[in-house]
Amino acid sequence: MVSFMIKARLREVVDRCFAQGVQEGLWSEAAAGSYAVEEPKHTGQGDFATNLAMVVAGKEKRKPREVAAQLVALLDIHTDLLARVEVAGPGFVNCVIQPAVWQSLLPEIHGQGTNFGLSKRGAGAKVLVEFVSANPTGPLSVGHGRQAVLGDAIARLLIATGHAVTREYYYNDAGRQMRVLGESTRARYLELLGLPFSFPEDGYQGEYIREIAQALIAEQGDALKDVAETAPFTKKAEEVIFADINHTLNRLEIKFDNYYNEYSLYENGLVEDVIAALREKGLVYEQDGAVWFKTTALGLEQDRVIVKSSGEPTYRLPDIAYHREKFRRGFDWMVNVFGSDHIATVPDVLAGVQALGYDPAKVTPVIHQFVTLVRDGQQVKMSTRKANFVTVDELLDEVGPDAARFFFLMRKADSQLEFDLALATRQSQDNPVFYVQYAHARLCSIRRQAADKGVERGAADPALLARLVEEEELALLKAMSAFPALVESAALALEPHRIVFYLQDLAARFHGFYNRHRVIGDDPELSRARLWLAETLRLVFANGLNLIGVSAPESM
RNA sequence: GCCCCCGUAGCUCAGUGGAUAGAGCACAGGAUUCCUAAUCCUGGAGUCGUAGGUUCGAUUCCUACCGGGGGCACCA
Repeated sequence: MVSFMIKARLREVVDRCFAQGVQEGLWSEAAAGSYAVEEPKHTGQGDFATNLAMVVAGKEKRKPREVAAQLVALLDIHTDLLARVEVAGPGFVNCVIQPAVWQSLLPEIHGQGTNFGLSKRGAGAKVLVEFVSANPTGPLSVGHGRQAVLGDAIARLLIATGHAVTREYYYNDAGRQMRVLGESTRARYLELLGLPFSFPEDGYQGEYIREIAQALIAEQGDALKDVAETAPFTKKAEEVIFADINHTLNRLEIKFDNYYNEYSLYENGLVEDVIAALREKGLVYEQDGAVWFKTTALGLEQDRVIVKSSGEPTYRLPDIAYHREKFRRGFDWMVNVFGSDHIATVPDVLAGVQALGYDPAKVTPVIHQFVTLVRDGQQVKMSTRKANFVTVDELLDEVGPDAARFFFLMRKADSQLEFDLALATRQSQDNPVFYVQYAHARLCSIRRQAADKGVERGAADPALLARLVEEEELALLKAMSAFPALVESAALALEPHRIVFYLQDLAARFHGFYNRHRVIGDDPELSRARLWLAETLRLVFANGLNLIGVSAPESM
């Protein structure tokens, strides 16, 4: 784990030593800016290492270890920060930080409380995070679930780093898909009434359509049996399905700030307006009765139809209009989360906004790969049109929101995710979400014990904290100090899985410490020092779990 | 055919232009008079898909190929 604050201090010291070496004629300035201070891979190689000597030696054709020895001499006097400095391997200089420096972080972190890990890095930049965006044609599938959790976690991370975040759900309740939905519902309605019916060829076959039809019968009997248009069926289906989607999102505690209706773009003439604007730039032409967007003029492989010969726009056109609105609404950064099956929509939309004079670099797509569900040793195939897909609701029934969120975030978006239902359901040590939550619960238990026994932390005097000298204790301090930089990098990279890995690592360190050392023991001073450690650790777990939307139970 | 993602331990996956590539699961053995054993400790396990290239140094960057997934609509 990177220890950002301390690392920054060390970096300054190394920079000063480098400059001093230049002044004293030990080496030239050639290596300036091209050396690194980083964390070595293996324990026993210090807290941090620098390759400065190797870089200098490379520039000046000298022996790396010889340069390293000179650097060590310069670093050695900084005893306030460094406990030990040594040459290692091909010419690395390994640095061991003073324990007191690590110990001093404890009251600092604890003092920040729930703010520890937060930053103002985003400087209030307006960020739009668009995710889920499922049209109301059926319940959310497991794939949507991954996206919902991913998008929400990204939003949380961005908020934590000082961005002004809007969570947005873009949907369309008009058009062909919805017509088919209405037709499907009517067919089931007629079927349930025992009347002749014809089910649309590409209709929605899920059982939920029957339930909607059943509800219509319960409300209106057979009053709709001679209604030719699909509107009343579509309306009812949309109502029920949207309520269902929102119910599911509520179970995951995901709330959107805004629902943006694609249809409003038509109502306000914004779709037409995009065509006009593109036409003005000579990027639109007619062919075969359709309207084409000349994307080849913008460096893409082929031109695309934006209005079909039937007069209906393709998805690209309103998407471009929608994104132009995002820009017009003044967002500095637009994050679009969607599944890899929609990957093809990206280049055309970006080309569109660029043609309209906006900077496509402000749009960052986060494309997640598919989820495969493993149940009873078998993969469950998913398809929205078929009846046999697993919904997020069913998943939540089985594993609960904490496990669902944690598991969906255990892989980076780029990787396909195998969701092991058996593992997520298991209430045992192999289940990572329990492992991490248990660490928090255990720390709460220690706190309760301390209260029962009347042991109080007292003041965080350096002399008291100096008792924390065990390897496991210093490792925990280092890991905690790395948290803010981790949150920042996870947020800027839009990669919440880093938080999950961090928490698992921190939990492993804590459980290891717990099994080797007692917090509340015979030595009152040591107990108080360790209570400081435990309480601060609990805070980091709570903050970390909160960032990914997983609960931090006080007991389990 | 073209484009995107992935290929790392038996399985699921992290990670990195540099020093001995990691974790969890699975497997084998061990730990509890004591703060929650939902825990911990020990052990084996790898040509980092293959072949070239760039580099002082590549598992990491580039190219080609192989394998898996997704896309290449006047569907979204």
